[in-house]
Amino acid sequence: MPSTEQHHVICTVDVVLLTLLHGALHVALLPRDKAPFAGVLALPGGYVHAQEDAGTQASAARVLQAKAGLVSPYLEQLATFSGPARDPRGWSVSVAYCALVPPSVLEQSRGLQLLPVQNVPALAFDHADILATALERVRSKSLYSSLPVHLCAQPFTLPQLQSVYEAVLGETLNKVSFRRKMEELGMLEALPGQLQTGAAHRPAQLYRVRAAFRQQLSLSARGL
Amino acid sequence: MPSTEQHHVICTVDVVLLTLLHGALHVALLPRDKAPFAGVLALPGGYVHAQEDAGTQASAARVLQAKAGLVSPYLEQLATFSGPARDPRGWSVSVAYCALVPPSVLEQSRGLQLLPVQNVPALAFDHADILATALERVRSKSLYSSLPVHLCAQPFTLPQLQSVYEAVLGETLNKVSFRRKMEELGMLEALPGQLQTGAAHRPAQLYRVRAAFRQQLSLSARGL
DNA sequence: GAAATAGTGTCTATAAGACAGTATTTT
DNA sequence: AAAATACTGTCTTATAGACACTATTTC
Repeated sequence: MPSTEQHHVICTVDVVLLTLLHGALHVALLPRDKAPFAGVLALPGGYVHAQEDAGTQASAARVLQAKAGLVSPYLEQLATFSGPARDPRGWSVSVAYCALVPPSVLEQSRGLQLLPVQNVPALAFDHADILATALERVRSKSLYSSLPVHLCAQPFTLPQLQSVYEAVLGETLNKVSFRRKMEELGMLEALPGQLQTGAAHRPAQLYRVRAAFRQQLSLSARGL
Repeated sequence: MPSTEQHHVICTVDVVLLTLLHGALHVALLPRDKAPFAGVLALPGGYVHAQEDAGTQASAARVLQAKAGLVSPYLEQLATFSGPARDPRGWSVSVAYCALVPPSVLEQSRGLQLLPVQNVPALAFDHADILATALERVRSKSLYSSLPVHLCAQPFTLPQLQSVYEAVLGETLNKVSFRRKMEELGMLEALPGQLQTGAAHRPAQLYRVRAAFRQQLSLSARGL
């Protein structure tokens, strides 16, 4: 019964790969190299390989490695998009993932186009919907979690981290409250004696994410 | 290429159907009527029907109607579960949905077993994982949204709604704060002159959900 | 020392919770 | 009238934000 035509479904993954450049969120896109939508920009994606993938998360990681040449430490399932019309080849399911990386990780990537999320042209398939869902998720999670730390190359200073939050949320934050919250989240540790020098002002303390929080978010009960 | 064996994936949906009975969350389960896992309790689920379904959300609604004989006003995508081992028939993807209904909706259902979520036996496939994910999602969303109203038959009183929140969250809530929050969410409207009478005490005002919030949650910036 | 930004102390404003009082029903 | 619970007023406590002050660097 699973092999009857009635149940045949195209099964793919797509990855919304986000980073922060010049204070603005950018998404990584690739021009498609074949039909459908040949030449049109699309999210990195591909078929699930039932022979080799341990799950769709593994498919997404494999696709990122194959198409962008990178490994994203943070890769989270976003949502699943489906229907008869989203892919002209037939009824399809795409499990979408969201990856957040600091800009440094993208340096080894090849062929990716990084476009500011406010200014993305028409995309293949329903990738504009997938991108919109990812942005909404990232912004809403940034209101009460440590998610934006994944956009920051380590080590970083608190002012740097605050400006990352501000870029993602699109609003300025209160410095005292921000520092209180970061303290309270308990996921950062100061690197003793390591300061960011070189600027014409008091140097800032450098921090890194504690090991226990590298794979998992820290959530705040009350936001920020 | 999509039809090569390499890409063949079994595509299903499963629904975590939750309701509140005797002050405790219960999940609706069905004994499987054929292999694999014949006779074992499982979430209502089934194949995606590419010929008839407009998307996996429609598949989930169709499965609920077919297997439980009901239409759930609230049906939200939960997450997608996948891998080579979760279904003995082969590499599979299941898009899981979460439905919340008041107990009254389940009266017309046939054959469903409603079990308290703290006391569920071994389930077929990876349905225990799916259920755990659903419970975590429902509890976390209940902290800052109007989600639990879907468990309440309308119209309801504020003390009834508060006890629904308390049952889902597993903690008692401050009455004054709860009422302030419900006021602030702006999703309820009092039914003028309609009070819940019959009890040996002051009757409570009856409320219903405003039309604008029947399909969509109301979110609070600061929780509760 | 001037400029710039880091970091902190403290006051104010807002939101959450505690508590007690009043209101309205049944028995 | 007693009991029970609905509802509300108000005080206290906790949290968030504003603001100003000190600290430390480069030029």
